[in-house]
Amino acid sequence: MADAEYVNIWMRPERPAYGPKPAYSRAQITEAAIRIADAEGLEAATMRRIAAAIGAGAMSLYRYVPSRDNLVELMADRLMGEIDVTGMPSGDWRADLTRYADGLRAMWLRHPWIAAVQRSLPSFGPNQLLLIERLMGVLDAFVSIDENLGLVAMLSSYTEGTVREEISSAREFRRSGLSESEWMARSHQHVDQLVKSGEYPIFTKIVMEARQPHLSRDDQFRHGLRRVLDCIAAALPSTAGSPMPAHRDGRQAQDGPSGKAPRATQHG
Amino acid sequence: MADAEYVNIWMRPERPAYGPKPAYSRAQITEAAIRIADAEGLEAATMRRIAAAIGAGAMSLYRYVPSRDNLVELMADRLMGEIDVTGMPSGDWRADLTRYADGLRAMWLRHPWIAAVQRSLPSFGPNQLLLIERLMGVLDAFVSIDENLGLVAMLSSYTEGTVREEISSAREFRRSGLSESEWMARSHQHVDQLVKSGEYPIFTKIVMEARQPHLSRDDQFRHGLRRVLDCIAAALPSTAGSPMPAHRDGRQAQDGPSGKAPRATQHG
DNA sequence: CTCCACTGGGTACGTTGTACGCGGTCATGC
DNA sequence: GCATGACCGCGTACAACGTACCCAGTGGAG
Repeated sequence: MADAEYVNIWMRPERPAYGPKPAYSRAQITEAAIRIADAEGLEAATMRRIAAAIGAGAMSLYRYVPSRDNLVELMADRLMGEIDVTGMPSGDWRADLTRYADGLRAMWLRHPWIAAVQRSLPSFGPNQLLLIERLMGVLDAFVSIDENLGLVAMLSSYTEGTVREEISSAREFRRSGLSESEWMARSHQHVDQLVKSGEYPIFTKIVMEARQPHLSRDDQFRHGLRRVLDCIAAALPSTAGSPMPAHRDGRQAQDGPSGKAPRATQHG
Repeated sequence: MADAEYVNIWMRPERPAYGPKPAYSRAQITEAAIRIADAEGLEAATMRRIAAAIGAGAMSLYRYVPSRDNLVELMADRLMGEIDVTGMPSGDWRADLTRYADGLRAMWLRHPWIAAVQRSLPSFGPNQLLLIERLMGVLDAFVSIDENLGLVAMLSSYTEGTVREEISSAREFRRSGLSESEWMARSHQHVDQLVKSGEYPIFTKIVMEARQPHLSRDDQFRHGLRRVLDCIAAALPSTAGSPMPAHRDGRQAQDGPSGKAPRATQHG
């Protein structure tokens, strides 16, 4: 019944400030869970595994977190803190948004299990809240709040959609447990069958062209990102000129997508 | 060991063409599972529940499907068949892509559990394959295959990202099990606390402006969609003119997002 | 010092996916 | 026509999961 008191995790205090001092903490538990999920996927981060990782009994975790779902929420918000948005808005909205998109993608690639967590909008964690604050601050001076929400959603959706594809193809390959050559052989067998059927000309075109080198994942992402940013530029008033000309391939932001982002504000 | 023979579900034949005739079918099982997932969520579609729904024993399902994960893949592909892309390309790429986006969104809203399934790129099902074929056929004449992939990915990402938000906010509300007024009260308590802290000016702006009426979800989606389509238009050569002027609010495509899409090609 | 809300954690329960093996069925080889 | 053996549906069984419940111990408030 005390559980129903709070609408979400963030409302529930961690420490009741009475009784003996707890031996662990939410942050510690969250960190251990993330480590396991990074190594073996989200479903490997069971309550027992997490508890064992910090040297606790399984049921002890429930003194800190009401349920596993809530722990996953904690983990997801912790991840949001890894996206470096310090110093935004810097005055160069294009650089800011590029840095955000790169940071978001890099974080997802570091923690691919994030794709499996259903985030729930109304339960904003502190890191997510801070991220939104900084991110939406970038365009706040130029457009209405509704327009800002739409533009930021477009940018985030593009980034997440792209990285979801990267993750799932990597996951599929790993899940099979086959050696790379074995997997390729089996896959080619399927693909060849589809190609030979003649019913899928476009699919065939993709496959055929895939056998000669494509752009790297990074370049593909950057190419699409530039398009999205151009689209955002078109929605901005002319007073919001960026130092960088829209259609030129200017220097990239300082944080490459495969570079490690600094552990940003932790908060939880 | 026979399991490892096939790289994915679609390679594995449904019927071994020997022995007694099966009493059920993959399609029947998939349909039952979808019905349960629609009503109570994906996690409610357990093997036992599905089996009971078609009057079978729990273990009988494994004669048709190697694992639950594979069944979920079947379900996801079945859903792709609900998106009506017949007659594409029609010659009006803007209308085609609008119809696709509306259809995709409508399908997600009808089956919100699709958000929880990790789709795996290399294991294309027949419906997904056909969808890609028709969809990418729309721009195939105008751009390279790589450019086409990028543009279609952008459109799909925008649509999925937007509908994911709609779904998760609805889910969060339902999950709490509280009455609407109760939930609003508790939520306001949290929101007010954040607003009063003064640390989140942009969040405050969103909340304040949200109290006066915003655009409907449908209108928000259409507004953003128009922006994405304009962005696509900019990437197309001038020879790819659409009958509809890009920046005017032309008539919408024939299939509204909340209208029910026709059960399209079933295949599986 | 007494009290009791708190602590960590052991045991246990219901539910899950699914491995295994059973007896029955039917296209095929003789 | 009949034996064969691969298939059928499915009951039983098991390991692993999230977590309800209970316990003895602990340490700040009165």
